[in-house]
Amino acid sequence: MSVEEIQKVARLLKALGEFNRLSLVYELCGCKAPKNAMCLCECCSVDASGVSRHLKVLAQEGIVASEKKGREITYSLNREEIAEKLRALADKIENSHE
Amino acid sequence: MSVEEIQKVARLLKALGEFNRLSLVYELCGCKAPKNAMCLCECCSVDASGVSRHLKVLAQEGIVASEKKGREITYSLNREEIAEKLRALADKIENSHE
DNA sequence: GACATATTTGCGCAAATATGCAAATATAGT
DNA sequence: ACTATATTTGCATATTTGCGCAAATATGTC
Repeated sequence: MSVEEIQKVARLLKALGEFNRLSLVYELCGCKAPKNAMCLCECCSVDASGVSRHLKVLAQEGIVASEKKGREITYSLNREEIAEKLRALADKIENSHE
Repeated sequence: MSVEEIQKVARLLKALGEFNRLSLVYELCGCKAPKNAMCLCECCSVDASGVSRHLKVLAQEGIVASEKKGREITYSLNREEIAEKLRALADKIENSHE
């Protein structure tokens, strides 16, 4: 496993491993329709600027997708991609002992 | 999902989401026999005290198990537990939209 | 007991991070 | 053009975190 690959996985896990960000992910998790930041702000103990920054981190790691709709931006989870990456890690951890 | 549950998952992901700690996990991943900290030190760009601290974090989150053997302590991955938690998260992310 | 090896811990430091507030920006509606 | 709403960004700050070094601790060997 290359350093770059490890760094990539570490960045994903770090992005998910912060309480307020993970709260945002769980919030998005439960809803079918995308939500905007104001709405997400309520599930999370930070103000709008904080939510904006957290969503930026999540977007950079490909955890959420954003779509601009007029003056608001709606966010949704990239469910399959994240699930796949987490399962790949789970498989590696469980099955890599030769 | 309760705050405590989210915090618990966040702590697990945070523990895994640091480059040197994840490197240790991958190193342990590939070997069947448990390794001690001195040995693990080589795969990781930190000194023994750093490895000790990282292993402590991993142990606190139940990621590694330790066994004291004389003056050395050997570490091994709790493979099934971690894999199960990661898959549970993957399932939730993938399937929780009602 | 003296010494070597393995690990932990205290300390200080530098970098990263999360946060709130206020200002800036963008855009919709009037 | 003015106003309201949504989001981002700059700044300051407080906290956390990772790190190395040296000292302390634990244990095996002679």
